[in-house]
Amino acid sequence: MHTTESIVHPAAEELELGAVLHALSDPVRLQIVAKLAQSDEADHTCGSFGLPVTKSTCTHHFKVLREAGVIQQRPQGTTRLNRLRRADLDARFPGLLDCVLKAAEHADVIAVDSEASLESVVAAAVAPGTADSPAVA
Amino acid sequence: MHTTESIVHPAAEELELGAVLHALSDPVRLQIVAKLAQSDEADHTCGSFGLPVTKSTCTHHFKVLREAGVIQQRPQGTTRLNRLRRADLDARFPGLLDCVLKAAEHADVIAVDSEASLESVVAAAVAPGTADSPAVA
DNA sequence: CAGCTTGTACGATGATCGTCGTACAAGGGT
DNA sequence: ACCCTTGTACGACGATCATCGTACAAGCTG
Repeated sequence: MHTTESIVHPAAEELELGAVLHALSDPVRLQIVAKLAQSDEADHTCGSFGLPVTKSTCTHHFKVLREAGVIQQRPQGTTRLNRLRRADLDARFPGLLDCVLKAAEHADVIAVDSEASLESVVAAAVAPGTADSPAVA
Repeated sequence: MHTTESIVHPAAEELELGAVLHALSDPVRLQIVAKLAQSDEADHTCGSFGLPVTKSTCTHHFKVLREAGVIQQRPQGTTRLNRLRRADLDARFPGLLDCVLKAAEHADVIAVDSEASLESVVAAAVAPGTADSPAVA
């Protein structure tokens, strides 16, 4: 893409609690983080989440997560590989990520998530070639 | 006050993660929660925090915390006694409150807090009888 | 009772947020 | 070379938010 340098990430010691909590308080972003945490180590492209929003909104949410220091983005080809900054988060806010994730599992995030990805799979099967559209459209 | 019944509180099982995270993502509210957690068991009136905002804003923040299920409010005389719903929070989101509070200590909340209360003390000493005014006014 | 204190209710206002559409850039296929 | 896929940038729109001022209610206390 056309960002002159690499992508801006906050330093590990500069992570702000308020920003992280705010980033995690949105259902879509929580969904992203949950999925990212499910299979750690592996890299996920932005499009590999079955998010019920458009590309623009997707970019926005990933930006919020990145600028809060929750995720790390690394460009590769036309895509961006996303990874959870688990070590940095654990160092600065010990235990926070884990209990938020555990709380998210107990609650609704995973349910919504599996629903969404199921729907997106169906949609892809019905209309192959439609890469966009907010899950149900 | 003129609320017909007692004050509305969400049930312990109905606490929503998003709402709690959002409630905790504001610096003023985090300050409230931090102070409330410092001396648990004791009740704090809304005015006993050295908050850098007006009464109206104060009411608003306490309402947000209450409706998110973070605090419990009990009317007594002309005031309201606030208490942290630690048990309910711990039951629904185990560990969350503790690590947020610990992270808040490490960060800035306590510093801002002591500063603010210091200022309010000075202000009170200089102009006794001025109960309102956002810390510096 | 009159006044003071504590907090609520009800706008109003400016800022931020989540969402979208359109246009565009960059890289990988054929 | 051409398109297609992936993602960004920018502008717009409605909703929510944090803040405030003013007015008022409820309970103490002189």
